[in-house]
Amino acid sequence: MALRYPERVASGSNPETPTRRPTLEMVAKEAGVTRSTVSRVINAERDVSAATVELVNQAIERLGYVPNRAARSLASSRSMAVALIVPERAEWFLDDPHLVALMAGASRRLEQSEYVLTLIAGSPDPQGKTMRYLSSGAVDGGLIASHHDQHSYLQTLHRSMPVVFGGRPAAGNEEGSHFVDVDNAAAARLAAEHLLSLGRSRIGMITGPEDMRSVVDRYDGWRAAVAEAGLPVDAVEHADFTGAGAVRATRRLLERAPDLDGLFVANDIMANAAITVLQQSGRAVPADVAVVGFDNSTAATVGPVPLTTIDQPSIDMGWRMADALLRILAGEEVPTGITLPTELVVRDSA
Amino acid sequence: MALRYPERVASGSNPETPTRRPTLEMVAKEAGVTRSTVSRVINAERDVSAATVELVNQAIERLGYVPNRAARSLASSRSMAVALIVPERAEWFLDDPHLVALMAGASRRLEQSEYVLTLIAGSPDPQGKTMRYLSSGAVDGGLIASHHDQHSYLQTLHRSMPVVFGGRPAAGNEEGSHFVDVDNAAAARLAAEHLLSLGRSRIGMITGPEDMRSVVDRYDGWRAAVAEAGLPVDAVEHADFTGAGAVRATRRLLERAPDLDGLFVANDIMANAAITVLQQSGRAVPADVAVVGFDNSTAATVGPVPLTTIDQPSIDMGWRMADALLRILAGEEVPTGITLPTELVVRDSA
DNA sequence: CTGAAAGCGCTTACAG
DNA sequence: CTGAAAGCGCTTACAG
Repeated sequence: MALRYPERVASGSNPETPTRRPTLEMVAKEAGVTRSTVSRVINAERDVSAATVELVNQAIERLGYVPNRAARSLASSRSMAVALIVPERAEWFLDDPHLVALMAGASRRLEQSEYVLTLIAGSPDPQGKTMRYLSSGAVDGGLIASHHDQHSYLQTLHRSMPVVFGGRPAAGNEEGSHFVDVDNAAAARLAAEHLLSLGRSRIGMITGPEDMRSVVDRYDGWRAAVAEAGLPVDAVEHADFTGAGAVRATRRLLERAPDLDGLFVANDIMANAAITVLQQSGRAVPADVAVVGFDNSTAATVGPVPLTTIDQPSIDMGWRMADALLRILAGEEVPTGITLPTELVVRDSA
Repeated sequence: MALRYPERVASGSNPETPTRRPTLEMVAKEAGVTRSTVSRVINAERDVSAATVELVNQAIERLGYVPNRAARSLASSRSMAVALIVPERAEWFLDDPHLVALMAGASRRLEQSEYVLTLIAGSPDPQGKTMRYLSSGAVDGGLIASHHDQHSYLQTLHRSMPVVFGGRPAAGNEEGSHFVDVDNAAAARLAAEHLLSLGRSRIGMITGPEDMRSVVDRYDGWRAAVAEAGLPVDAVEHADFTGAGAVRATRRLLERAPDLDGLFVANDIMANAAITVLQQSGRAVPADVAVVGFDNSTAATVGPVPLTTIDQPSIDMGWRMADALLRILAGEEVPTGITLPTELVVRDSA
């Protein structure tokens, strides 16, 4: 048998004496108590005398003991891990700072807990590895980011374990699902009204994939505000939240609505791309076309024109998602939906 | 006792009959064989008759059996998980597409394996949760991204489990450490030589944190090329790989070297920020100052000027890191260092 | 090719 | 406040 790493020889030590991780048993012996007692100390249960706690802790220290996660998990049927599920191909991250921010926020919250984060990226095959993993008891709960409506199988997940969605789940599957979201419709209305207040009268929108709830909500909010102002709402193009997609969408839009003077774009990355296309077509931003983005991500300040955009507290959303999940796992009552505020951040583009 | 989730009542089923995950035992009974045999089938060992395999697989199917990870891990002393360790505060991700790309690449490689990815972000306290986690047997190996030299404790990690670094580890600790890297010095030389070939004669550099090996290598490469051309190498400022930091660094640089006509910046994000500052100071890019970035990340095409930059195959690096680790875990011999090629991508900024 | 048995390292009622 | 014992759900030599 090939030597397995955990039993590997520590460098410099006797090759005949493989290092072995200390166990509960060894700590118990060292401290002169039973395994039960050591276990209680480790799990910070009360009802252990201060003297014993001290004794055990010293033994733990002396041996450099760290509890074995697998054994703990097996005995307690809790894994102390949660999954961050991103049902997109992993490269998607590169084009979506919002997703990265969700992850960063969740990670930050989890750091302060005993739980660890398992990253599940890639478009999941409902029958495949991902779903099997999630059913294997490997995680105690899930955080789901950027789900599309067709990923409805993800929504059955909350029957087997607690789950918190980033963004409201698709309509019709909402019972029992927890989520953290912003009011996308209201935020989009804010953006549209800002463009209207600037006197713009031919206002377009570049939106995202139609199967995402947040996308639909942003469109609805934009549309309502523009329609209420008595203006046409036909200057709309769909894109995929990437810069490349937005370049194409903006070109299509300009062909159909060359008189465009205001534009709301569903995220900052796409807004930057749109501005570049507008400039290439000889239009100045914001003089000829005023542009409002969405996210207030790092992209908002590194593009061709500093973006006026909707600030979405993405990091905080991730933090709240993890926080809600931890509370649920701790048995607390948690409100089903948490809606975080957005605000308009005015820079140069509108 | 509060009802635990895994034992929760399936919606619609009899409240008196909590659903319980099927076990190996149950599959064995269902198939009319022993646990040993089922285990062999699951682990795809040979030496099981085709008929038995069929029988067992049907039972697994019928019961919807998924092996319990914790039990498996405990019995086999392998967790089938690897850690991606990012020794930075989690928000760092937001400013570093390279890091995100490493993660995406690693995630993609791991998807095709039986292993899962645990994300460990946050500046690690050597005594703290992270190191305890890594010693708990919870992961079989580690991928370490963006390590600074002072994180030398991470380098002791490879004594207890296989580890692959993204970027060469600090000098003096290299024995036995696997890594995937690009030749940063050669790449930086490429950038400097491009600026020289453009006839630039006052070439500066904005570099990153001095405690990172890749940063030092990039500086060395730039310096060597510029010095060989007989030009001064004093126009250098350090920054922190963020846009905000680069803004300050560029301002400092312009005060000291107002005659700057060429600039090499250690990543694209900072290059975009530098260009903005240059433009604000009345300098045209590339006419007055030619700028070369590093990474060829998504930032390269969304900034104020499309960047001429060094293409670093970040996604591929992540993929290779994971691939190397998987091979090591499979017992294969893997070269200690893997160096990936870079190339100059010429756009508008230089 | 398959089975019986021990064991992985913990937690958890149950006693006392 | 502490111990003895069973059990969590697998894998792994060892026999045959």
